Amino acid sequence: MKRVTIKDVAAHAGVSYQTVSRVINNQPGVVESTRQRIEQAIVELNYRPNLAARSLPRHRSNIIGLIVPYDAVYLFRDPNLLAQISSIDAEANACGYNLLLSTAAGSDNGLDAYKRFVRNRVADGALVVETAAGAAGNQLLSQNNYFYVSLGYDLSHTRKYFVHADDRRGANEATRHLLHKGHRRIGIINGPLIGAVGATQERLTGHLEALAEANIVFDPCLMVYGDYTRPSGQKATEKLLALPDPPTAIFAFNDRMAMGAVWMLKSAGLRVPEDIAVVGFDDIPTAADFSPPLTTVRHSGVRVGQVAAQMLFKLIDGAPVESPEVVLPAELIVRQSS
Amino acid sequence: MKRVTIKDVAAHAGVSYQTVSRVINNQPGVVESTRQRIEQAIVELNYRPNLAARSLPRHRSNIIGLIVPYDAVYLFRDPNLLAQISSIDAEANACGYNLLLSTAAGSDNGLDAYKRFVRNRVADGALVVETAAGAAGNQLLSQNNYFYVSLGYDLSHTRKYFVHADDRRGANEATRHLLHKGHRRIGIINGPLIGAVGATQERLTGHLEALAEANIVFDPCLMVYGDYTRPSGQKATEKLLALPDPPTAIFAFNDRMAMGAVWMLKSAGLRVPEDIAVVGFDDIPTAADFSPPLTTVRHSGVRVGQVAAQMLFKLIDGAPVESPEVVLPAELIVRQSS
DNA sequence: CTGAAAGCGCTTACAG
DNA sequence: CTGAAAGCGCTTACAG
Repeated sequence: MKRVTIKDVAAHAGVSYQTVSRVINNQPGVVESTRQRIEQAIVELNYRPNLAARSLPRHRSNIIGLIVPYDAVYLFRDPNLLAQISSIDAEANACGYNLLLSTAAGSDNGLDAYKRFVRNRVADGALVVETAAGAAGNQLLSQNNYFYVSLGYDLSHTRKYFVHADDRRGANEATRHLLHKGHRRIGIINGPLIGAVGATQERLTGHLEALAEANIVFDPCLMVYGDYTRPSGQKATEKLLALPDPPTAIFAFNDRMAMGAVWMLKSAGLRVPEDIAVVGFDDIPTAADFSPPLTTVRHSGVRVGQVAAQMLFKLIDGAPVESPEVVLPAELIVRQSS
Repeated sequence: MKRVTIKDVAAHAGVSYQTVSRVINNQPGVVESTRQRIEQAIVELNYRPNLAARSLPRHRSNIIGLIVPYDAVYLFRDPNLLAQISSIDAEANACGYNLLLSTAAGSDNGLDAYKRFVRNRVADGALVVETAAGAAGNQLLSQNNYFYVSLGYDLSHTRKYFVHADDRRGANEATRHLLHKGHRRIGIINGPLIGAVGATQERLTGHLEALAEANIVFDPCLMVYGDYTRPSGQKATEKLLALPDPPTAIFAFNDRMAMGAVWMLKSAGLRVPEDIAVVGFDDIPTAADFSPPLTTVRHSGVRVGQVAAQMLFKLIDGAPVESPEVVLPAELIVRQSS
């Protein structure tokens, strides 16, 4: 299994290997006929550049890390995160980067994803999914002189680079919409209490601000917790319905829990939105086709991934980054569930 | 941002850099006192080996590819795949490998995941999620002299390395169980028709074989299709119930669709298993807690990932691999839904 | 426009 | 037990 190198290509094309290097790197100053001969030799020999060999003199591997500080089995809980990962992968490919996946698989400690990443010097930088493990993790990245951009909020107050949707504003608008419809008791289905992330904190803040603006005192009994899954939304709704003074509207902090809420309400014989309104968050693809079509807050995980990746590539290139924190729009989409 | 290299460590410890190399690689023949001085220097300087520099003389990058020939947003459809990925990641880490993720994000062509992977020479081998794109993809891998192990079936008949559960036997047992309970009309909720994978084909084969053994003619009307999601299981069940002669049992080819089936049956006023039995496949964590607890077929995605990863590492090391195809057990778990 | 030289940060025999 | 040499497959100035 012989390796074909730049020198084999050069010999085959009858040029020096430096000229081959120029062609591979699309550098000017190679006469067209020579370039074509070399390109043909590359195809004929099925030559593929050795990334390690390129990395060494370049001080650049064109590999970026994707740090997910939890076990991969939990990825499916969050379609929005999957959208981010997908767009990161697409963006990386379009810009000539490879993606190194670093999760905390097999460990219950999110910090392990970071430790594994820094163990070897291999990537030019990292995109990190912001979690509670982020504080220590980001410190590790900084100590090892990595560029990194977080998908999420500045939970660890490192004042580095962050990209996220405007969760606060989105939740604020959703709540104002419900208030406008006359609702005064709004049940909240929050994300998990443990391992709370910036997004849900901000959504709650946006909700509370809207209540305060309307001079409504927040009733803590109206807030229950799910784990982003549909069944958890059902259970949470069960709790809200069991309240002495149940809410007339439910605002779930993601769409899947909102869908679970609708199912539970239906099976309790309640009509949505006539008897009780439901609003979700995320605008996942199935939200519009749901019965009833779900009122929700649209924001783009795809865009977050793109912007974060572009930011990281700029940092690696030493190009200027306008703002260290990018807040992407979130927009209320009113449908029939409210 | 200065890079600290093996030479810096050597200077700091007062030895030649070759000796540092020996310590990093845990080679014998370094006196204990020297080793300790070097290890301390490594810590003090926060030295991290440069993977590209190691790869070059070793002809080994300690990076393996994980080729997922579709968009990452679809990953969440399959918890079992996530379990595989998680265990691959854990195994890779335990064995000193890094994971390079290659998906077809941003493209509707699964082959792109392979093309991206082979574009540069960077990994020592690959683990590939077997799909319909596999035939051309595997050819690409072979042409480029990569070792690879498929998670799934030999759909492209390349007679290479494959690891999967015994889907046929699992489905066979599940069907025999239902037949034993007296069911003669068994509805099948299959995976998607388009992009069918070996696993569901094999499950169907196992089912058909069990029917044949019992001299029951398969009624094609009894087979409907879902997309592995819970809602799709509900819709599929609706179709089965609308049949002139509806089934007395439903066998869904994964648990989430089986759960959707149970919900639909309940909301149609039917009791499970008294009026109609339901059997799933996979034994996902929530299957046991479901109401009623779900009869299903247990197999281990974690084990598939582990075995496939170990197999790849052996191939890379040039170690002998006992069998090119490993079939892992699938076991019927009888609970209350049947 | 093309080639010869030096070097990236390591590892691997080979001396001593 | 430790050091000096050569080389992995490229890139990047520097000559010509």
